[in-house]
Amino acid sequence: MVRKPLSKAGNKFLRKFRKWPHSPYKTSWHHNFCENQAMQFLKNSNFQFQSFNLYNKNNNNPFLLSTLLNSFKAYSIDPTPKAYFFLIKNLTQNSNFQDIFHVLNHIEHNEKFETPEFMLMYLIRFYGFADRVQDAVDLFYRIPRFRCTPTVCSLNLLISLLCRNRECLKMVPEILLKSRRMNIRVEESTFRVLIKALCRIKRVDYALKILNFMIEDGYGLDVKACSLIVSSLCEQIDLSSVEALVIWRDMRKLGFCPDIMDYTNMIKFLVKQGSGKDALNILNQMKENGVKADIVCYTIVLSGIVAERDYVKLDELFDKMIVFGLVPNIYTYNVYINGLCKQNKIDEAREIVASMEELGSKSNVVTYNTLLGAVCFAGDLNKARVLVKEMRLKGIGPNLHTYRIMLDGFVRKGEIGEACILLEEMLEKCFHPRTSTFDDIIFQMCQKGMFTEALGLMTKFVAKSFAPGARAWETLLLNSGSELQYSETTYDTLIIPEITQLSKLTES
DNA sequence: CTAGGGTTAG
Repeated sequence: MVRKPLSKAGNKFLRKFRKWPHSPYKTSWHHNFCENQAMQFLKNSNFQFQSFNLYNKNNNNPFLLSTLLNSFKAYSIDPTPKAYFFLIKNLTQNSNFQDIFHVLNHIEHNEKFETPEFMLMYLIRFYGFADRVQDAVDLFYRIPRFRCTPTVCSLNLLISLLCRNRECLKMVPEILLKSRRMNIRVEESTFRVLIKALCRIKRVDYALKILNFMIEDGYGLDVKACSLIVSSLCEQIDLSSVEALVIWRDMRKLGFCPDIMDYTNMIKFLVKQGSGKDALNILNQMKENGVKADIVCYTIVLSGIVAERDYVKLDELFDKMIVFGLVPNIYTYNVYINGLCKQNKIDEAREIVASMEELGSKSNVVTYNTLLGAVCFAGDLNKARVLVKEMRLKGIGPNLHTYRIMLDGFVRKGEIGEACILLEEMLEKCFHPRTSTFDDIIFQMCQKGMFTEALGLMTKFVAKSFAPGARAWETLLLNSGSELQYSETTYDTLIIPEITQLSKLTES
């Protein structure tokens, strides 16, 4: 059989008989190879650039840009977006705004590739964090000029950057309008970004409005946005528990099914506002809706009930919780112990400590601070001393609160000697007493004729940048009349740090 | 896959 020459069969696409054979330079592996080589070259010269800080202004391009162009030219391929991204990342690391500007212009006017959106987003984010919000906004509007179709990703990014600052937030409406003209489809995520920002600047009312707009626009209820709103409740300063409950009820009416975290956040807010009863209601609501309350929820509600001093309900709920099979942990016990201490049932509280430790929950510094607070309040310093010894035996280190509680206990009873020993210890640990306590100590010392000691104490504390209150200064001044020999020199050392602090304030 | 979230403070 005579084989027809393939060339005449006309399969021009087989390499052997192609009219114009593939240039070996046009295959993709070769292109990749060249790109890698060019990139390597660029990276090496970047190293040079950084070590010698060369700035070769050929054809008006910054050094790195001209290196990029040259190295790609040397391999006869067009610079890739990847190469530019490498360049941009480098320039942002050195905050080289000038060169970034050049590179962007170059990409816009001299390149033809479609710039990947993530590259521009990287720069928008960079501008945002460098407090160059206007640059970020300008770049956003300029995205299409880089032959890139902006998506909601860029929009969300820009908005979240603007939302970091109250002033910039005002630009958001205009950007939303203009983004429509840029054919960006706003989506749920955009609203969520806005809601988050509004919650952060404590405008839940606006956040709720947006939530409602979303529903009107047919987006359906955004569960995440609801959670966001609930979780931000605790940060709202002037929101009453009544208002929060209305918001909660409205969202539930819209079909919001809270999860355990939403319930916990809501309960936390109510307890913080001092409405333990409402918190308990939410806990019950939770059960009705088939969400199992866990030990954390119970602990918060219990602490709310303690705050309301409803000790009958406290015992009731604690028992109920045990019946439900929940195991109290140290947090729960601390709340319960606090409840007992508030009723001055200190012995009972100590029994609880013993039994909880038998059950494997070790007491901690909070437990002891609670107990110490109670015994100091009752004025039983001996019991306080016993407790401190106990703490040491158990290896529980005192914290700032421990010292403050003890100090207040001693000062209330006029035990200035022991108070001073504590103060010394605090000074070593850089713990500051409450101003009023400190002033009280100075006052009591002066009354007992311990003027010199008081002055010494004051000097030591001021040196550790502690600021005594007006009362301490006043007391010292009033008592200094008979002891003028101290005042000249010692007051200088006392007052000078104060003055330098003041001048620092006026400078800034 | 599950943790997260929680306690005192004159």
